[in-house]
Amino acid sequence: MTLADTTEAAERMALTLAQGGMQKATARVMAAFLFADTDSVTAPELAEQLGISSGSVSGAIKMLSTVGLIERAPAPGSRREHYRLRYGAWATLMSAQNGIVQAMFEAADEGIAAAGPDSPAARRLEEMRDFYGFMFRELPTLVERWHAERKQPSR
Amino acid sequence: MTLADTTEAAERMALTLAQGGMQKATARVMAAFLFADTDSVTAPELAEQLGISSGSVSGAIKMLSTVGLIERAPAPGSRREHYRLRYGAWATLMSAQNGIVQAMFEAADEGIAAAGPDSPAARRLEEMRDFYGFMFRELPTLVERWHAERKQPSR
DNA sequence: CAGAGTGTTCAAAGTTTTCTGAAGACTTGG
DNA sequence: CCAAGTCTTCAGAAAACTTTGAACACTCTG
Repeated sequence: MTLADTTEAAERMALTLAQGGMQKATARVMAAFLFADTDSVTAPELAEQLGISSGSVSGAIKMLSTVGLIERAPAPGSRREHYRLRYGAWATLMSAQNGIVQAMFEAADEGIAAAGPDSPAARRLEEMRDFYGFMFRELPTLVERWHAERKQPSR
Repeated sequence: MTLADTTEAAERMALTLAQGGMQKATARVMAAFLFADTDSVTAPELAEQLGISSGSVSGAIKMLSTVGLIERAPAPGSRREHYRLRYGAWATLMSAQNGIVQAMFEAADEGIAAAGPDSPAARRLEEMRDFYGFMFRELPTLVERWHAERKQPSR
Protein backbone atom coordinates (compact mmCIF):
# COMPACT_ATOMS: atom_id res chain seq x y z
CA MET A 1 0.00 0.00 0.00
CA THR A 2 2.68 2.46 -0.97
CA LEU A 3 2.00 5.75 -2.68
CA ALA A 4 3.14 4.29 -5.96
CA ASP A 5 0.73 1.39 -5.57
CA THR A 6 -2.28 3.59 -5.09
CA THR A 7 -1.23 5.87 -7.91
CA GLU A 8 -0.91 2.91 -10.20
CA ALA A 9 -4.23 1.46 -9.09
CA ALA A 10 -5.83 4.86 -9.64
CA GLU A 11 -4.45 5.06 -13.15
CA ARG A 12 -5.74 1.61 -13.93
CA MET A 13 -9.11 2.59 -12.54
CA ALA A 14 -9.09 5.66 -14.79
CA LEU A 15 -8.41 3.45 -17.78
CA THR A 16 -11.36 1.25 -16.89
CA LEU A 17 -13.64 4.23 -16.49
CA ALA A 18 -12.45 5.54 -19.86
CA GLN A 19 -13.33 2.18 -21.36
CA GLY A 20 -16.84 2.76 -20.14
CA GLY A 21 -17.04 5.93 -22.21
CA MET A 22 -15.74 8.60 -19.86
CA GLN A 23 -13.19 10.95 -21.35
CA LYS A 24 -9.64 10.49 -20.17
CA ALA A 25 -9.08 13.57 -18.06
CA THR A 26 -12.50 13.20 -16.46
CA ALA A 27 -11.78 9.55 -15.69
CA ARG A 28 -8.52 10.44 -14.02
CA VAL A 29 -10.22 13.08 -11.92
CA MET A 30 -12.89 10.58 -10.92
CA ALA A 31 -10.24 8.07 -9.92
CA ALA A 32 -8.51 10.74 -7.86
CA PHE A 33 -11.75 11.29 -5.96
CA LEU A 34 -12.01 7.58 -5.28
CA PHE A 35 -8.45 7.21 -4.06
CA ALA A 36 -8.09 10.49 -2.18
CA ASP A 37 -6.82 10.25 1.37
CA THR A 38 -8.95 13.15 2.49
CA ASP A 39 -12.71 13.52 2.54
CA SER A 40 -12.78 16.27 -0.05
CA VAL A 41 -10.47 17.71 -2.70
CA THR A 42 -9.99 21.08 -4.37
CA ALA A 43 -9.55 21.82 -8.05
CA PRO A 44 -5.94 23.02 -7.84
CA GLU A 45 -4.98 19.90 -5.88
CA LEU A 46 -6.35 17.75 -8.68
CA ALA A 47 -4.61 19.80 -11.37
CA GLU A 48 -1.24 19.48 -9.70
CA GLN A 49 -1.56 15.86 -8.69
CA LEU A 50 -2.63 14.74 -12.16
CA GLY A 51 -0.52 17.20 -14.14
CA ILE A 52 -3.44 18.61 -16.11
CA SER A 53 -4.62 22.16 -16.71
CA SER A 54 -7.07 24.00 -14.52
CA GLY A 55 -9.38 24.17 -17.51
CA SER A 56 -9.51 20.41 -17.79
CA VAL A 57 -10.20 20.06 -14.08
CA SER A 58 -12.98 22.60 -14.32
CA GLY A 59 -14.57 20.71 -17.20
CA ALA A 60 -14.23 17.37 -15.43
CA ILE A 61 -15.78 18.69 -12.23
CA LYS A 62 -18.64 20.19 -14.18
CA MET A 63 -19.31 16.91 -15.96
CA LEU A 64 -19.05 14.76 -12.84
CA SER A 65 -21.35 17.12 -10.94
CA THR A 66 -23.91 17.07 -13.75
CA VAL A 67 -24.23 13.29 -13.72
CA GLY A 68 -24.35 13.29 -9.94
CA LEU A 69 -21.11 11.48 -9.16
CA ILE A 70 -19.58 14.24 -7.06
CA GLU A 71 -20.88 17.18 -5.07
CA ARG A 72 -19.68 20.35 -3.44
CA ALA A 73 -18.52 19.75 0.09
CA PRO A 74 -18.96 22.42 2.75
CA ALA A 75 -15.52 23.71 3.70
CA PRO A 76 -15.78 26.45 6.30
CA GLY A 77 -12.86 28.78 6.42
CA SER A 78 -11.56 27.93 2.97
CA ARG A 79 -11.87 30.08 -0.03
CA ARG A 80 -11.52 27.20 -2.43
CA GLU A 81 -14.38 24.97 -3.43
CA HIS A 82 -14.11 21.47 -2.04
CA TYR A 83 -15.64 18.50 -3.82
CA ARG A 84 -16.22 14.90 -2.84
CA LEU A 85 -17.74 11.70 -4.12
CA ARG A 86 -21.47 11.46 -3.58
CA TYR A 87 -22.92 8.69 -1.55
CA GLY A 88 -24.62 6.22 -3.90
CA ALA A 89 -22.73 7.59 -6.86
CA TRP A 90 -22.60 4.27 -8.70
CA ALA A 91 -26.28 3.66 -8.57
CA THR A 92 -26.72 7.16 -9.97
CA LEU A 93 -24.34 6.40 -12.80
CA MET A 94 -26.23 3.23 -13.65
CA SER A 95 -29.49 5.13 -13.71
CA ALA A 96 -27.95 7.61 -16.12
CA GLN A 97 -26.97 4.74 -18.38
CA ASN A 98 -30.62 3.87 -18.44
CA GLY A 99 -31.14 6.92 -20.62
CA ILE A 100 -29.33 5.15 -23.43
CA VAL A 101 -31.61 2.16 -22.97
CA GLN A 102 -34.58 4.46 -23.32
CA ALA A 103 -33.12 6.02 -26.46
CA MET A 104 -32.71 2.56 -27.97
CA PHE A 105 -36.31 1.74 -27.16
CA GLU A 106 -37.55 4.92 -28.77
CA ALA A 107 -35.39 4.51 -31.86
CA ALA A 108 -36.81 1.02 -32.36
CA ASP A 109 -40.34 2.28 -31.92
CA GLU A 110 -39.86 5.04 -34.48
CA GLY A 111 -38.27 2.53 -36.80
CA ILE A 112 -41.32 0.30 -36.68
CA ALA A 113 -43.53 3.23 -37.57
CA ALA A 114 -41.30 4.12 -40.51
CA ALA A 115 -40.87 0.58 -41.82
CA GLY A 116 -44.55 -0.28 -41.76
CA PRO A 117 -46.10 -3.42 -40.33
CA ASP A 118 -45.50 -6.90 -41.65
CA SER A 119 -42.10 -6.07 -43.09
CA PRO A 120 -39.03 -8.09 -42.15
CA ALA A 121 -37.59 -4.90 -40.68
CA ALA A 122 -40.59 -4.47 -38.41
CA ARG A 123 -40.17 -7.95 -36.98
CA ARG A 124 -36.52 -7.30 -36.19
CA LEU A 125 -37.29 -3.92 -34.70
CA GLU A 126 -40.05 -5.36 -32.55
CA GLU A 127 -37.62 -7.74 -30.91
CA MET A 128 -35.35 -4.78 -30.24
CA ARG A 129 -38.13 -2.62 -28.86
CA ASP A 130 -39.40 -5.37 -26.59
CA PHE A 131 -35.95 -6.07 -25.23
CA TYR A 132 -35.11 -2.48 -24.41
CA GLY A 133 -38.60 -1.93 -23.08
CA PHE A 134 -38.03 -4.80 -20.68
CA MET A 135 -34.66 -3.44 -19.61
CA PHE A 136 -36.00 0.05 -19.20
CA ARG A 137 -38.64 -1.28 -16.82
CA GLU A 138 -36.38 -3.65 -14.91
CA LEU A 139 -33.16 -1.71 -14.41
CA PRO A 140 -34.60 0.86 -11.99
CA THR A 141 -36.11 -2.03 -10.02
CA LEU A 142 -32.70 -3.65 -9.84
CA VAL A 143 -31.11 -0.44 -8.54
CA GLU A 144 -33.81 -0.17 -5.92
CA ARG A 145 -33.08 -3.69 -4.79
CA TRP A 146 -29.44 -2.75 -4.43
CA HIS A 147 -30.37 0.13 -2.17
CA ALA A 148 -32.59 -2.13 -0.11
CA GLU A 149 -29.98 -4.84 0.28
CA ARG A 150 -27.31 -2.32 1.10
CA LYS A 151 -29.22 -1.09 4.10
CA GLN A 152 -29.72 -4.65 5.28
CA PRO A 153 -26.63 -6.56 4.27
CA SER A 154 -27.21 -9.39 6.70
CA ARG A 155 -29.71 -11.94 5.43
CA MET B 1 -43.50 4.36 -44.73
CA THR B 2 -41.71 5.71 -47.76
CA LEU B 3 -38.13 4.88 -48.61
CA ALA B 4 -37.03 8.28 -47.34
CA ASP B 5 -38.78 7.61 -44.04
CA THR B 6 -36.99 4.37 -43.40
CA THR B 7 -33.65 5.83 -44.49
CA GLU B 8 -34.14 8.68 -42.07
CA ALA B 9 -35.20 6.36 -39.27
CA ALA B 10 -32.16 4.19 -39.98
CA GLU B 11 -29.86 7.18 -39.77
CA ARG B 12 -31.39 8.22 -36.49
CA MET B 13 -30.98 4.69 -35.22
CA ALA B 14 -27.32 4.78 -36.25
CA LEU B 15 -26.87 7.99 -34.28
CA THR B 16 -28.38 6.39 -31.20
CA LEU B 17 -26.14 3.35 -31.54
CA ALA B 18 -23.14 5.66 -31.92
CA GLN B 19 -24.20 7.39 -28.72
CA GLY B 20 -23.94 4.04 -27.03
CA GLY B 21 -20.29 3.83 -28.02
CA MET B 22 -20.38 2.16 -31.42
CA GLN B 23 -18.28 3.80 -34.10
CA LYS B 24 -20.14 5.66 -36.77
CA ALA B 25 -19.65 3.45 -39.80
CA THR B 26 -20.32 0.33 -37.74
CA ALA B 27 -23.48 1.88 -36.34
CA ARG B 28 -24.73 2.71 -39.83
CA VAL B 29 -24.07 -0.85 -40.97
CA MET B 30 -25.90 -2.20 -37.95
CA ALA B 31 -28.86 0.06 -38.69
CA ALA B 32 -28.85 -1.17 -42.28
CA PHE B 33 -29.15 -4.73 -41.01
CA LEU B 34 -32.09 -3.77 -38.86
CA PHE B 35 -33.94 -1.94 -41.59
CA ALA B 36 -33.12 -4.22 -44.52
CA ASP B 37 -36.05 -5.41 -46.59
CA THR B 38 -34.42 -8.75 -47.23
CA ASP B 39 -33.41 -11.46 -44.81
CA SER B 40 -29.71 -11.09 -45.46
CA VAL B 41 -27.35 -8.54 -46.99
CA THR B 42 -23.98 -8.60 -48.73
CA ALA B 43 -20.97 -6.40 -48.11
CA PRO B 44 -21.05 -4.62 -51.50
CA GLU B 45 -24.75 -3.83 -51.02
CA LEU B 46 -23.95 -2.16 -47.72
CA ALA B 47 -21.03 -0.23 -49.18
CA GLU B 48 -23.10 1.17 -52.00
CA GLN B 49 -26.22 1.87 -49.99
CA LEU B 50 -24.31 3.73 -47.28
CA GLY B 51 -21.67 5.32 -49.49
CA ILE B 52 -18.71 3.97 -47.54
CA SER B 53 -15.64 2.04 -48.60
CA SER B 54 -15.41 -1.72 -48.76
CA GLY B 55 -12.73 -1.55 -46.09
CA SER B 56 -15.07 0.12 -43.67
CA VAL B 57 -17.78 -2.42 -44.35
CA SER B 58 -15.31 -5.23 -43.79
CA GLY B 59 -14.26 -3.74 -40.47
CA ALA B 60 -17.84 -3.18 -39.38
CA ILE B 61 -18.86 -6.74 -40.25
CA LYS B 62 -15.89 -8.11 -38.40
CA MET B 63 -16.72 -6.10 -35.30
CA LEU B 64 -20.43 -6.91 -35.36
CA SER B 65 -19.67 -10.59 -35.84
CA THR B 66 -17.21 -10.60 -32.96
CA VAL B 67 -19.74 -9.24 -30.48
CA GLY B 68 -22.37 -11.64 -31.80
CA LEU B 69 -24.82 -9.16 -33.31
CA ILE B 70 -24.73 -10.57 -36.83
CA GLU B 71 -23.85 -13.90 -38.40
CA ARG B 72 -23.11 -15.41 -41.78
CA ALA B 73 -26.25 -16.52 -43.55
CA PRO B 74 -26.23 -19.52 -45.82
CA ALA B 75 -26.75 -18.32 -49.37
CA PRO B 76 -26.71 -21.21 -51.77
CA GLY B 77 -25.86 -20.32 -55.30
CA SER B 78 -24.28 -16.99 -54.45
CA ARG B 79 -20.62 -16.28 -54.45
CA ARG B 80 -20.90 -13.39 -52.06
CA GLU B 81 -21.10 -13.78 -48.33
CA HIS B 82 -24.49 -12.97 -46.92
CA TYR B 83 -24.95 -11.67 -43.37
CA ARG B 84 -27.94 -11.15 -41.18
CA LEU B 85 -28.91 -10.06 -37.69
CA ARG B 86 -28.67 -12.80 -35.12
CA TYR B 87 -31.68 -13.86 -33.18
CA GLY B 88 -31.35 -12.59 -29.63
CA ALA B 89 -28.74 -10.07 -30.67
CA TRP B 90 -29.74 -7.49 -28.09
CA ALA B 91 -29.48 -9.82 -25.17
CA THR B 92 -26.03 -10.74 -26.43
CA LEU B 93 -25.04 -7.09 -26.59
CA MET B 94 -26.22 -6.54 -23.04
CA SER B 95 -24.20 -9.53 -21.86
CA ALA B 96 -21.13 -8.05 -23.54
CA GLN B 97 -21.72 -4.81 -21.63
CA ASN B 98 -21.52 -6.90 -18.52
CA GLY B 99 -17.80 -7.23 -19.20
CA ILE B 100 -17.40 -3.57 -18.36
CA VAL B 101 -19.28 -4.14 -15.13
CA GLN B 102 -16.85 -6.91 -14.28
CA ALA B 103 -13.88 -4.69 -15.09
CA MET B 104 -15.26 -2.05 -12.72
CA PHE B 105 -15.63 -4.63 -9.99
CA GLU B 106 -12.08 -5.85 -10.46
CA ALA B 107 -10.64 -2.34 -10.59
CA ALA B 108 -12.36 -1.55 -7.29
CA ASP B 109 -11.07 -4.73 -5.71
CA GLU B 110 -7.50 -4.03 -6.78
CA GLY B 111 -7.89 -0.50 -5.51
CA ILE B 112 -8.84 -1.70 -2.05
CA ALA B 113 -5.76 -3.89 -1.93
CA ALA B 114 -3.57 -0.97 -2.97
CA ALA B 115 -5.11 1.59 -0.64
CA GLY B 116 -4.99 -0.59 2.44
CA PRO B 117 -7.80 -1.19 4.92
CA ASP B 118 -9.33 1.51 7.11
CA SER B 119 -8.46 4.31 4.73
CA PRO B 120 -11.13 6.69 3.45
CA ALA B 121 -10.32 5.43 -0.04
CA ALA B 122 -11.00 1.84 0.96
CA ARG B 123 -14.44 2.74 2.24
CA ARG B 124 -15.35 4.45 -1.03
CA LEU B 125 -13.94 1.61 -3.07
CA GLU B 126 -15.86 -0.96 -1.05
CA GLU B 127 -19.12 0.71 -1.93
CA MET B 128 -18.07 0.61 -5.58
CA ARG B 129 -17.00 -3.02 -5.43
CA ASP B 130 -20.20 -4.09 -3.73
CA PHE B 131 -22.34 -2.26 -6.26
CA TYR B 132 -20.67 -3.70 -9.32
CA GLY B 133 -20.50 -7.10 -7.69
CA PHE B 134 -24.25 -6.95 -7.25
CA MET B 135 -24.79 -5.88 -10.84
CA PHE B 136 -22.44 -8.51 -12.15
CA ARG B 137 -24.47 -11.15 -10.38
CA GLU B 138 -27.89 -9.79 -11.27
CA LEU B 139 -27.59 -8.73 -14.90
CA PRO B 140 -27.27 -12.23 -16.33
CA THR B 141 -30.29 -13.23 -14.25
CA LEU B 142 -32.22 -10.36 -15.76
CA VAL B 143 -31.29 -11.39 -19.29
CA GLU B 144 -32.40 -14.93 -18.54
CA ARG B 145 -35.72 -13.63 -17.35
CA TRP B 146 -36.07 -11.78 -20.63
CA HIS B 147 -35.54 -14.97 -22.55
CA ALA B 148 -38.07 -16.78 -20.40
CA GLU B 149 -40.73 -14.09 -20.76
CA ARG B 150 -40.15 -13.85 -24.47
CA LYS B 151 -41.02 -17.47 -24.97
CA GLN B 152 -44.14 -17.08 -22.88
CA PRO B 153 -45.41 -13.54 -23.47
CA SER B 154 -48.97 -14.33 -22.32
CA ARG B 155 -49.30 -14.68 -18.59
C1' DC C 1 -5.16 -25.64 -61.44
C1' DA C 2 -5.69 -21.07 -63.67
C1' DG C 3 -8.28 -17.02 -63.35
C1' DA C 4 -12.03 -14.19 -62.11
C1' DG C 5 -14.41 -12.57 -58.46
C1' DT C 6 -14.59 -11.50 -53.33
C1' DG C 7 -12.91 -10.33 -48.98
C1' DT C 8 -9.27 -8.40 -45.81
C1' DT C 9 -5.47 -5.62 -44.32
C1' DC C 10 -2.88 -1.51 -43.38
C1' DA C 11 -0.44 2.87 -44.05
C1' DA C 12 -1.73 7.42 -44.86
C1' DA C 13 -5.18 11.18 -44.88
C1' DG C 14 -8.95 13.21 -42.86
C1' DT C 15 -12.06 14.14 -39.17
C1' DT C 16 -13.50 14.56 -34.68
C1' DT C 17 -12.66 14.96 -30.02
C1' DT C 18 -10.02 16.51 -26.17
C1' DC C 19 -6.77 19.45 -23.80
C1' DT C 20 -4.42 23.64 -22.90
C1' DG C 21 -3.61 28.28 -21.37
C1' DA C 22 -4.61 32.80 -21.07
C1' DA C 23 -8.30 36.17 -20.66
C1' DG C 24 -12.22 37.41 -18.32
C1' DA C 25 -16.02 36.78 -14.81
C1' DC C 26 -17.30 35.95 -10.36
C1' DT C 27 -17.01 35.84 -5.22
C1' DT C 28 -15.74 37.07 -0.80
C1' DG C 29 -13.15 39.27 2.88
C1' DG C 30 -11.56 43.50 4.38
C1' DC D 1 -17.03 48.79 -2.94
C1' DC D 2 -12.33 47.52 -3.91
C1' DA D 3 -8.92 44.02 -4.48
C1' DA D 4 -7.10 39.49 -4.20
C1' DG D 5 -7.97 35.05 -5.06
C1' DT D 6 -10.55 31.49 -7.45
C1' DC D 7 -13.19 29.51 -11.12
C1' DT D 8 -14.96 29.22 -15.94
C1' DT D 9 -14.83 29.92 -20.80
C1' DC D 10 -13.17 29.40 -25.38
C1' DA D 11 -10.14 29.70 -29.44
C1' DG D 12 -6.38 27.30 -31.00
C1' DA D 13 -3.09 23.26 -30.57
C1' DA D 14 -2.55 18.50 -29.89
C1' DA D 15 -3.98 13.92 -29.74
C1' DA D 16 -6.89 10.18 -30.80
C1' DC D 17 -9.79 7.87 -33.63
C1' DT D 18 -12.00 6.72 -38.39
C1' DT D 19 -12.07 6.09 -42.95
C1' DT D 20 -10.18 5.36 -47.29
C1' DG D 21 -8.16 2.94 -51.17
C1' DA D 22 -5.04 0.19 -53.17
C1' DA D 23 -2.37 -3.97 -52.66
C1' DC D 24 -2.64 -8.58 -51.16
C1' DA D 25 -4.90 -13.03 -49.99
C1' DC D 26 -8.27 -16.20 -50.45
C1' DT D 27 -11.90 -19.14 -52.68
C1' DC D 28 -14.53 -21.04 -55.75
C1' DT D 29 -15.69 -22.45 -60.72
C1' DG D 30 -14.97 -24.07 -65.01
